[in-house]
Amino acid sequence: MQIRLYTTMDRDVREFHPIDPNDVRIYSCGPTVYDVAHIGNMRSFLSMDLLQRVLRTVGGYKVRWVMNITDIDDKTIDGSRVGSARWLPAMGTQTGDVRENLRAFTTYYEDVFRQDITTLGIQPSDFYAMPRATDFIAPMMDLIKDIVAAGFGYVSDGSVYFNVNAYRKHYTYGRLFTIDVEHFREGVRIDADEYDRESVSDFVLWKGRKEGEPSWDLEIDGVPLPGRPGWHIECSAMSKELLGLPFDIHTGGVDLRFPHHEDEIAQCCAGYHVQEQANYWMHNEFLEIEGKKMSKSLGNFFTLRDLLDREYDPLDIRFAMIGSHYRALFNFTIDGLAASVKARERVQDYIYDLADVMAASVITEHRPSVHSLRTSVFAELADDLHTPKALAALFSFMNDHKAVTLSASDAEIVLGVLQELNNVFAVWSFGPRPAVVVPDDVTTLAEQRWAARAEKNWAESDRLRDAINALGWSMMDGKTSYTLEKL
RNA sequence: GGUCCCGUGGUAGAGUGGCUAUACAGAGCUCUGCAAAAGCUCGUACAUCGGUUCAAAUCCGGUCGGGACCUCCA
Repeated sequence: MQIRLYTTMDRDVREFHPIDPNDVRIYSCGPTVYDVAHIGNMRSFLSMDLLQRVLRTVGGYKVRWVMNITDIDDKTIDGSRVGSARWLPAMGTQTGDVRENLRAFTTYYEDVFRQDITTLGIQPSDFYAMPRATDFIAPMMDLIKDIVAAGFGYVSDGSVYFNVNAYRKHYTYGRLFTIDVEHFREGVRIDADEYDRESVSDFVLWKGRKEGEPSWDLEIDGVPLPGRPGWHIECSAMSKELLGLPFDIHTGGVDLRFPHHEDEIAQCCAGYHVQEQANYWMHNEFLEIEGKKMSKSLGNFFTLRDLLDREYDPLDIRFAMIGSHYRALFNFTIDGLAASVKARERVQDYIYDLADVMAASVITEHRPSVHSLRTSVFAELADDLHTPKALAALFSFMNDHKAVTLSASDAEIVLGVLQELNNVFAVWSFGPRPAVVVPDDVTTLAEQRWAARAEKNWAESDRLRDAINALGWSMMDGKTSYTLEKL
């Protein structure tokens, strides 16, 4: 099915046409591993997962998905510093080698990150690579040298900067974001470090070494420049190394449009001499909590682990987040999560019911409309990953095609589509209905109640039901048998 | 200061000129000893003011309110 995607480059939805249909290349800006990622980060990664799953399942493409791990920046350096309060015993013992310390610190949080996204149903096997920035220092150095050699970079006080004004004479700077370079607002936070730039619009490619910080030995025109990479350079270099330029889709949070992605493009154009780094640029909106921006000061700052501690099923969190459109602000609320639990469960029950119907349906009439499910739901996913509409289509179908009204073969058809759909949503189970393990005391009470009912002893029957409820179970009477369900 | 986005039913959230979104919650009915589950049915929403139009939640303008970004926050 033809996929349509919104690209920030055009501020519009466009048909997606890959450079090579057998190798759709996606680069996603991943986490900076300085701490446990919060659920806002998680939404971002789930949006990217949704994209690649839709491309595979609905588009029928083969996908090469790269997500970087940023393991060198101010925060990771600070956290790994000798004597850092953020150093945990699980990270091992600090050594005199600051680069080793950095690696131990970031490896710890990288592992946490991998566990978290796996918990949320993102499959590690779907990644082609998750490169760490510090493993690609050499290509970054080469790119920086090429940018300087091309006349778009300069050395100043031990650091290397990108010359935006020189770049703007040959290229457009501000393709993803309308930038008024001439009038950067006074008073907004400017790079905290006191580096010497020629112009406030310039950005750093390579930061000169500071005492006690990890560094690598760059040399330009015979001048040694020990230091470490700037923020933007890693994505330019790694995307080129692992995917080649241009590739198909670049993704990240809305906040990365500028400056990060804009600068990535500038670096690629200036140093690799390409016209485009990527053909489509997709940015997911932020998440807020109970209608407020998530922040530590408001006390509404959650990690995935915080929610799991409250005994929420990670698949419900996945379903809630994936069920909203990635380009709309997502209001994460506890009530909303509870609604998601119910909605997901309803589909799950439908799936179990279909399996039952397949085994024992007495209906023989074929309903041609069962074939509409795949078309209607997939069409919505193909339209810029419109999961809210896809789910609406699914529920509408379920309302019109109750499991008990289907023939065995129709149930099989529907079940097949749902299974395929689950390649995108990945929140439902297609195995047998899980057996309910009922504690003995509950079973005993249930048997007693069933006997009381047979004798039409309603008072005793109601008393026993209350007793069962008190143990956290609910008893439902059928015609010939009863079922027990945990409350 | 600049650039841009958004205000829809109890809640979340689609819809960009005329046709039931959908989900959760809620109400009624059927079924049931009573329930539960299930099935059926239901709500008549679109910040506000004005304009365009046969027709506006949808287009245009004003007002009010909220939000994002503007050099390392996904």
